[in-house]
Amino acid sequence: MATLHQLKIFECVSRHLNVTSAAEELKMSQPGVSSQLKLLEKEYNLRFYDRSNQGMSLTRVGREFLEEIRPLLRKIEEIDRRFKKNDNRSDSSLFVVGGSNTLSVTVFPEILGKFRARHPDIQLVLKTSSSHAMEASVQNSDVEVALITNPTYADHCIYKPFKDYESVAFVPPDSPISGERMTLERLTSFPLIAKRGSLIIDELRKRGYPPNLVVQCDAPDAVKAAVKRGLGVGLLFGGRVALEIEKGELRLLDVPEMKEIKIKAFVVYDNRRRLSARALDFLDTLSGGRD
DNA sequence: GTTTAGCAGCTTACACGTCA
DNA sequence: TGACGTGTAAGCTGCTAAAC
Repeated sequence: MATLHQLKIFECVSRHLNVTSAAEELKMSQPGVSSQLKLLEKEYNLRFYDRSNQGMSLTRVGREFLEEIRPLLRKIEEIDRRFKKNDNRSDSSLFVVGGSNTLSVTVFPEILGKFRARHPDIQLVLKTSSSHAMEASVQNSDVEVALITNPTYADHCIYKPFKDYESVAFVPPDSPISGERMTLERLTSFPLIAKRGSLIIDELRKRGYPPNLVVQCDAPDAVKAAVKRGLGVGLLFGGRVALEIEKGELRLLDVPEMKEIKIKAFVVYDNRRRLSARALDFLDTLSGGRD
C-alpha cells in the first residue's frame, strides 16, 4: 500500500512539476523523491507523470489521483494540528496573514472575526504593510496568505481576484454641497484631499480632469481628519469611510462617475508551497466574505 | 537484555539526454 | 559546451524482528 510519505511526495512534486524543486521543499535528495515516485507508480501499476528532459507533467490518471489524495492530506494535517496542539513545538497554532494598509482596516476585521469563530484554537497574526511589501512577505514565507491591491504579479505568486472597491467623495455633514449630485468635472473644481500616490487622482488625470489637490496625506485617517476640518473634499475608496458615514461624521457626494473608478483587491499566496489546512479554510472564509 | 540479519529509505557520485 | 533535470548504482543509517 502507498505510504503517507509517498502521497506527500506525490502532492509536492505535482505542485512543482519538478523533482528537484520538490526535493528542496521536502528536504530530501532528488533521487530519494524520484525513487519514491517510482515506487508509488509501481504500487498502482500506473504512470502518474509524463517525464521529459524539459520537465514533467501529470497524466490524466495522475491528475485524478491528485484530486483524490488532496482532501486526505488536508484532513491528516487537520488531525495533526488538533491532536498535537498540546505539544510544545513553537508556533504550531500560529497563523500569519497579511493585508495592505487599506484592506487591513476595511476588510480584515470582519474576515478575521468569521475565521476566529470557526477556529478559536488558532492564534491569528495580521501583518500590515504596503501591497508590494506584502507580496514580498508572501514570497519569503513571512505570511502565508495576503490580501492586497495593485499587484505586481511577482514570480511564484498566485493572484486570485477578491473584490472591487468603488471610490467615493465625501465632505463634512455641514458642508453646503453635502449630499449634492455632481459630475467629475464639477467635483474637480473643489479643493481635494487624497492619499499621496492615490489611484483615484491618477484616474481623474487620465480622464482629463486635473484635480485641484490641496492636501496629500500618507494615511487615510489623515485624509478624513483634513476633510472634517473643512479643508476640502476627500477622496478615498469606499470601505475606508463607511464607519464615519454611518456615524454621520462625514457625508458622501453623489458622483455617478466615481463608481467607475475602482480598486481591485486580490488574494495572494506562494505557488511553491502547499497551503496549510488553515490557509485553505481562510480562503473559504474569504469566499464567504465576498458579496 | 544484547546481538545480528534483513529491509527500507536515504545520500553522494555519476551517467545520460536535451537545449540554448 | 555548459547548464539543467532525471535516473541508476553503491554504500550508509536506522528500525525491527528473530535468535541467543
